[in-house]
Amino acid sequence: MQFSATPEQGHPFEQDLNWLLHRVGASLGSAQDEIARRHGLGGIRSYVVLRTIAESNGWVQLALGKALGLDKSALTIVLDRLDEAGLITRRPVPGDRRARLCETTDKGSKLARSVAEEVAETEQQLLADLSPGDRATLVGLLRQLASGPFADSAPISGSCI
Amino acid sequence: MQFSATPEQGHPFEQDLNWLLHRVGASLGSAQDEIARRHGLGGIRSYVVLRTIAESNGWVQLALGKALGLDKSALTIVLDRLDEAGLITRRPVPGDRRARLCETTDKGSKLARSVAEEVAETEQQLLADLSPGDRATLVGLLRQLASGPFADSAPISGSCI
DNA sequence: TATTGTTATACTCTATAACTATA
DNA sequence: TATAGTTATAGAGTATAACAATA
Repeated sequence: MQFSATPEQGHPFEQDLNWLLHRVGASLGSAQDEIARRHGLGGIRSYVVLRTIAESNGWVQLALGKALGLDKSALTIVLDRLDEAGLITRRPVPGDRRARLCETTDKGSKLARSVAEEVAETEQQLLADLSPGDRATLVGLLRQLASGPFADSAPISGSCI
Repeated sequence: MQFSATPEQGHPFEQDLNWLLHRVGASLGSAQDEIARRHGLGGIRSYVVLRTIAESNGWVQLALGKALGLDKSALTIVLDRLDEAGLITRRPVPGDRRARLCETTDKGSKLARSVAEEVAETEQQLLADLSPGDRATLVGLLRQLASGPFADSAPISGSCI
């Protein structure tokens, strides 16, 4: 692994895959976090949860948490807020009264769509330096890795989501 | 942006760049975090700080924080721990007695090297599915993005580091 | 007895600001 | 007055466990 001999210029882990992923991910993530907050959502986590429900209604909490890599108790807090804000509803699942089905309200769907549009724009700005071919290559390679050996060992925690 | 119609299988944001970056980054990050803890370091953040100092000694705290995207008060806490563990030293800079020069001890250098080796192995495991050409392509594209329009807007925060 | 979801807790991280000592 | 670093604080996030309701 190589490092810059002049640490004052550039970042010290420029060749490191993990470092690069975090730099680029954090760039995009913080921009998206700002967008989410501007729209009244708590942050990127609330946005991800809301959008996931909006894109495919009918999530039971435990399944939703598993899909997003979020602990059920952490998810409860996020859902409480979205619920209070009138963006989602939770109703008992017929046939299993322990479970609760999460669905977006009209207001929630609309908000998710607005934020998703702005987020997509931000993504395009980040990718503006790459040719269309390079963009596809990048996404393809990342998808390959995401579904690879580490696919299941990746609870997304902290401010990463 | 596309989403899976069957959310029960796969993750809901499979096509989303930010999502992919976080999934892959978190995979690698959590694996590396575990390695760092196993070696007695507090976590990946302590490791990154220690390794940065080890690779290029003579950092003043403020510059180090800036290079790593860490706030100076957050950095102080990390450095305190590394100092107590005998992994680094901090001595006054001749010519500016406000500043403190951070350097690794022999023990610190050795530890940084050991952990870095294990981390490199983990990285190779993650990349095992890609051909050598694909690996180079991926790193190249990410470097391009990392130095692109978002380069300066990316304070790495939370558990991301 | 196991599962779904909520609540409670202690711990850590974050972000801000006040503070000191130097410049 | 500005800068390097430390300390203090409040707020948020995390992880665990205990808990209630249901299966």
